[in-house]
Amino acid sequence: MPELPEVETIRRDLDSLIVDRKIIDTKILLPKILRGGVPSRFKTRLKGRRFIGVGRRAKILILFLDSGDCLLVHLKMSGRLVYVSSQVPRERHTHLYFVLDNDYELRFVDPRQFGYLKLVEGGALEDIPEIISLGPEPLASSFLQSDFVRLVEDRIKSRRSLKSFLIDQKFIAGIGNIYADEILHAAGIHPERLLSSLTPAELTELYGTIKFVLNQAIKMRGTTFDRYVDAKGQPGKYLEELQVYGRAGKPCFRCGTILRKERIASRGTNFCPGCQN
DNA sequence: ACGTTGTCCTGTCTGC
DNA sequence: TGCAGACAGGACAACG
Repeated sequence: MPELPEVETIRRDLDSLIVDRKIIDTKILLPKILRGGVPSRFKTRLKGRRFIGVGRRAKILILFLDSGDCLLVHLKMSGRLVYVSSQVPRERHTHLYFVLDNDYELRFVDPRQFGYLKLVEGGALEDIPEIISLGPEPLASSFLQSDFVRLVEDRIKSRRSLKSFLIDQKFIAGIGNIYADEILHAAGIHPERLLSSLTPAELTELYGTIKFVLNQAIKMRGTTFDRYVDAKGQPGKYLEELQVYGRAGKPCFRCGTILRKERIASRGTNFCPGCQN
């Protein structure tokens, strides 16, 4: 379940690994993972093109090509984008791979088949449906505390829980289930609290905590809880830093209370009934 | 209009 | 031991 920190880790890796590499060929083993557009056009549009940069918006990777086209890659829950030597046998659930000009391949692997690739032919990123509806990037320097406060205050009448708010990409982009739970625990706020109930002090705390937790996770190269790996096939180390996610039934590191897991906003939600109020 | 639920999919875990 | 069923969840459609 790659979220912002995992996708950002892959972005940074790929930016040094595939930029200037030329696509010799594209092998499509499971056509349905291509969103919008037929496989034959996808292949011809990419053949002979070079990667010129790698970007990210929310959990979406953006591979820029020298043709002016770009490739969106969403890993959803179980997707992986790995850069490996062509000599390495392709693992199960490899649905697509690019043959590069240096005897390496960029492979898209996704057991659950929820992820997708989408070729965007020219045009501006802001016009892409997948991107147009996204809220602000929480780590952008332009995302100020006042922006966050306004985001919440605009929905002050909302009956929405904080958990549901944090994982909704149209409010803040890039936070998923793991980091929503970690952020709320770090801020000491109960996931079922309503937006309207937050005090100014709690808003300040939450704003800072969002940035802090995501930045820490990037430093540790993300969380490998299920099978996430970076572009070189290496796991992330933030798993050891997790305070609540996957720890239900164990004592809270902060207050010793036994952690709980409940279904909140249709998601398994881990929290501490002792120190999250 | 808004918030919740169902759907896609496979690997892994639980319980009979 | 074996197998059925539950569960995991990102994002979008459909529903109430």
